[in-house]
Amino acid sequence: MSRWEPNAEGRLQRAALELFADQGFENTTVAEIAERAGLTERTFFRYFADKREVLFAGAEELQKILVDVVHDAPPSSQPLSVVAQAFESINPFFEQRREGAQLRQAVIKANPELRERELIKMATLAAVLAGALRERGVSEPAATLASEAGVVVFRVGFDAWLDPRHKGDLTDAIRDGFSQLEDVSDFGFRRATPAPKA
Amino acid sequence: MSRWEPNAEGRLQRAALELFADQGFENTTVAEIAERAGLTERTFFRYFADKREVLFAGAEELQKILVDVVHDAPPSSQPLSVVAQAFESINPFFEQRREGAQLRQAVIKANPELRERELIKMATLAAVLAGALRERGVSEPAATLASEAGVVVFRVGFDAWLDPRHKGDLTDAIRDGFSQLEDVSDFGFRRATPAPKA
DNA sequence: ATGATGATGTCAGGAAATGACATCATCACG
DNA sequence: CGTGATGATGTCATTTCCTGACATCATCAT
Repeated sequence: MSRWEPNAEGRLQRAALELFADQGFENTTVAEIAERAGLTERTFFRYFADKREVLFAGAEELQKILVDVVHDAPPSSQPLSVVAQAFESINPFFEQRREGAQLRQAVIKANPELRERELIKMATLAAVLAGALRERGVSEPAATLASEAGVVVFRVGFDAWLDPRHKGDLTDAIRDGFSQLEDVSDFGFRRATPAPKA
Repeated sequence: MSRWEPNAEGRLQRAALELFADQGFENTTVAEIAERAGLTERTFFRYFADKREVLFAGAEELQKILVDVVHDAPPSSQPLSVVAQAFESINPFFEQRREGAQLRQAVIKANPELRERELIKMATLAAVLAGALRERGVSEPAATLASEAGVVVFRVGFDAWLDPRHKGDLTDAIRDGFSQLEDVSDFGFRRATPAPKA
C-alpha cells in the first residue's frame, strides 16, 4: 500500500472541475482544489502550468490523434476531406467522457479567462493540423483554410453533440457539420442570401 | 496649471508599450508602468481591467467604426461585401499609428498571454459584426461566416501592412486580402490542390 | 539495508488584482 | 471670495496566483 493515492493528476482535474462547476472558476482557489484532491497547492502547479490549464490537459492527446490520422491518410486525398476524416475519428476519445465534457464546456462558457484559453488551444490545433497538411504536400493557403474550417466544424459539431437532446454520436455530428460546410461553401460568400427553403 | 498631468490613460498606454517592447511583457511590472507614467499602480487598475488590457484599449473604438459602416451600408449589399467595405474604411483610424501598431504587434506576438487576449478580441469583434449583419436581415450561417472570414482577412492584411517593406496603405492591403479570399473561395475546399504555377 | 530516484511537502516571496478609505484639484454657486 | 460637491488620485491592507529553494517521504534496484 502506498502512502500516495494513485493518479494525482486525475484527482486534481476531477476536483477542479467539480469545484468550478459548483462555485465558479473565480470563486475557487487552487488551494481548495488541491485540498479536495488530498494534495498541496504546490503540487497542483507541478502538474499544471496555471489554474486554467487543469481544464485543458488532454488537448495534446487529442492533437496527437488528429495529426496521426492526417499523417496516415491516403496520399492523394483532398485537404478538407483529410481533415474531416481526422475529426470523424475522435469518437472513441470522447465516448466515455461526454458527461465530463458537458460540465467542462459549461464551465468554460461561463468564464472569459477560460474562453481565452480555449481559443488559443483551438488556434494551436489548427496551426498544427495545417503543418501536418503541408507535410503531405498541401500548399498554402489551402492548408490553413482547410484546418481552420475543420476546427470550426469540430467546435460546432462538438457543441451540438454535447446538447442533451442530441441524437447520434460525435462522428455523426461532425459529419453533419462538414456536409453543411459544403453547402455553405457552394453558396459562396459573394452571392446574395438565398431565399429560405420553407 | 493642474497638479495632474493630462491624459493619464494615454501616458499609461505609452509607458506600457515602451516597457513591454524593451524588457518584455513578463519582465515588466504594473508598478513600473505606473511609475513611468507618473502615477500609481492602483490608478493603472482604474483605467485597465488587467495588465494585458492596456494594449487593447481602442478595440471598442475600432469596433464602433466597423459596426457603424455595416449599419449604414446600402440595404441590398451582399454580406461579405458589406464587411469588406467596413474594413476598407479603417485606414484613417490607423494611418497615424503605424509605428505604434508595429511595436504593439511585435510585443503581442512575443507573448502567449497577449495572444490569448488578441484572439478573444478578434472573436468578439466577429461576433459583434455578425450581429450587425443579422440586424440587416442577413441570416445564419451567412452572417457568422462573412464576419469570421472578414476578420481573418483583416488580420492578414493588417499584418502585411505593418511589414516595413509594404507598399500602399491599409485599405489596399485589406482589399487585396478580400480579392484573394475570392480566389480561394472559387478554388473551393473539396477540390484537389491545383498544380503550382511555376 | 541502503543508496538513488522521483513524488510530494514546507517555506518564503514577488507580482497581480481588489476593496476601503484618505486626499487633492476643480468647479459651481452663493 | 469661500465653501461644499465631485471626480481623480494616492495609501494601505489583503487575497490569490505562481515560483524557487530546499526538505522529506516512498519506491525500487542492487
